[in-house]
Amino acid sequence: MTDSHTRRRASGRVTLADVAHAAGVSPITVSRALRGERAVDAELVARVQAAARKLHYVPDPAARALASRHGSHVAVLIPMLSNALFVDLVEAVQRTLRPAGYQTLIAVTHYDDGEEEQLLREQLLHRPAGLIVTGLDQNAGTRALMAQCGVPCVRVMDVSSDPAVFSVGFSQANAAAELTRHLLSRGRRRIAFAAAQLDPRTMKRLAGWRRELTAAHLYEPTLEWLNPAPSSLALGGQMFEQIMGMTPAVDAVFFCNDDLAQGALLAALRLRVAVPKRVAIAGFNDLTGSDQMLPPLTTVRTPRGDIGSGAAQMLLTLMRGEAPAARCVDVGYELVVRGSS
Amino acid sequence: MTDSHTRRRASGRVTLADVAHAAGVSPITVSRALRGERAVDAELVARVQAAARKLHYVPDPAARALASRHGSHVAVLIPMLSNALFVDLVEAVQRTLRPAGYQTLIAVTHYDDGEEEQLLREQLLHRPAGLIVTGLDQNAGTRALMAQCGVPCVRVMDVSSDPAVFSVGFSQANAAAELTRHLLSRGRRRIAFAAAQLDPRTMKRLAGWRRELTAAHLYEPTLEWLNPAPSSLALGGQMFEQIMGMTPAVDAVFFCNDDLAQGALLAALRLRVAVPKRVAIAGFNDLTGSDQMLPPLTTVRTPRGDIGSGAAQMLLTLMRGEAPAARCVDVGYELVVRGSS
DNA sequence: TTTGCATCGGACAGCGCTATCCTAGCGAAT
DNA sequence: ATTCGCTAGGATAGCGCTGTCCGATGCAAA
Repeated sequence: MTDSHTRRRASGRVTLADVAHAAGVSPITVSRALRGERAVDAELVARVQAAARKLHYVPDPAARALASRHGSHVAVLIPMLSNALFVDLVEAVQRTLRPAGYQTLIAVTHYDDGEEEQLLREQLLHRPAGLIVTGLDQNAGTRALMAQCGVPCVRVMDVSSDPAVFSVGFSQANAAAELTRHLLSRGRRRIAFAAAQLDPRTMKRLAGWRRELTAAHLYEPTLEWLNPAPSSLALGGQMFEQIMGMTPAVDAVFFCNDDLAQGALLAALRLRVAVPKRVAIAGFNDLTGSDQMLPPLTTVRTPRGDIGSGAAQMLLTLMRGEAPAARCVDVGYELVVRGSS
Repeated sequence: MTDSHTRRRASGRVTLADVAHAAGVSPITVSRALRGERAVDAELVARVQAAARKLHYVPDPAARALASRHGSHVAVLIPMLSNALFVDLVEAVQRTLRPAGYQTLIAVTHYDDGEEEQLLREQLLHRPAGLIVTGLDQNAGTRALMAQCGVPCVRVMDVSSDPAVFSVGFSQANAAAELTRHLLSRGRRRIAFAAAQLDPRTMKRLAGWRRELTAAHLYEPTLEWLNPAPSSLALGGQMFEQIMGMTPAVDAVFFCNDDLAQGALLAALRLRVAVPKRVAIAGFNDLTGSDQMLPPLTTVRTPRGDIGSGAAQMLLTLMRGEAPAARCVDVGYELVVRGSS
């Protein structure tokens, strides 16, 4: 009998050694039985599990992290928490990861490439078991870190054809194109595109819109309204007012997200611009409240919940060391036509 | 020369021992110099810091956690991430804690006492260095955990006179009372109170409203509209329609938060109910968009950013083992009168 | 029977750091 | 001069777990 047994519960904490003693096996066997690592006799596994349950044993994450050289948490890099989109994403990730015993650590990049790299560097020091990163367009430093760190990483919100990356999302460009076609099909001919923040996803939506207008021979540079400021209701209202003031011929405005579009809808009400009669308004993401506007907002519903749980599931597979069914999961999107178009 | 020096960088990681070797001192001295623990000769500290910088040494959080029996992260328990209020709170906490070297771990209770207790239990297994918990009204199990765990804990969003708790917030009841007095001062006499979710903060606002109406001899039970469903724009609209339908004499509605109030404002527009002429509408929190509504929403601005940074600062003090200047910090609130009243 | 090989439990040695005790050195008080 | 305290560096011993090697066992093949 080693002294590890005699000092049982000395610190108030139930350790592997305690369980081992109770089950009459060695600590390493308990470790393996509980983790399902290597082959352990079925009867022993049962005995160990019973002992662990009886003693209320819970493994110490710190000790585990130190010995195995990686933690039991997943770091999630998102641009902004004040965007409801990412809140939904994170919630779904947490709901999937927690039952599997993983903590979720949220890191907010504020749409800043440099801060993203810095945050990733910090996160890697904590040796996460996995990584979920928003988007595909990181800077070189960030990409290098992801490639070299040896931590499984799933990218979200977009789909990549690159066989070296795992991704769960949908085609931002195709979604924007479909919404544009919808507006065209409603007889709109001068469809402006108004965007803020100008992050990579927004620029892909811009590309989708541009593609469709060009195909219809309706593209004009003056239809593009790009503002690098952060999105907000107020900015949407301002941009709408500006667009209507400078190019009165515009008969539809496609805002790159619902925040801007909701602001535009409120501004239209204020300015007594008839929507959709005089001008159609469309948004993107289908955020809370878009269905409550006057008129209700036409938009594209993006399944961020599915993206979150899908990415988390793929990551769980990767963290088990297995290969996922597909490297790239396209969860699609859904055009939601409401009164504003 | 011990072998720890000869195996330098074998694992690719710079360890304390490497720095110790470079600085010509023992590992424990490096540990102390870098942490500012105990007294270390100023010249030695400088030498150690120089060596650490040159080797790009970064301490391993897992080893640190294992040896010191507590992690370098703070767990934050909030009811809901989809409430912008808590997003602002968490952002402020992170902004304060990250420069101090602490990670922020967000746990979402979904306004569920049992889940809160469960989450806290899980979090404590990870031995956080500190705790930030929303509200004062936890269940017995949660309170017992907080009391026994030995981890410093700051409560946020409300103020407590209990000398045993640390709190940063403001008086929910007083804020609601002030808003109610404002409506009374505008000549409103039948002021309804409409609430959803019915969490403790909401109930305190209810109490503040009730106190003022009672004092003015205007209180009537039929003015209370309480709905346990989660808050949303849509629910606000429904409740508003219901209130106006059932009690047409109502000349003001105080919604327990801005989500509901915004929904009500949109519903009023839809139903062509004149605001504030026919009925005044007020909310709580001053969320994004409330100033963009038609008419702009009268509300109470709650300084959740200040609460977040204040709580984080207090927690930093506590984690250093010092006593904070005050156990309870009241950051106040601000009545924001806009067009809806 | 002997060899080979797969199966499964255990001993051992850390992972990288810090709590704890110890000791040398020094000035002040007796 | 002796004792006492105090300061500041170091040796030691883990924190609780897992990676790695080792050896015992059983069964198939030679």
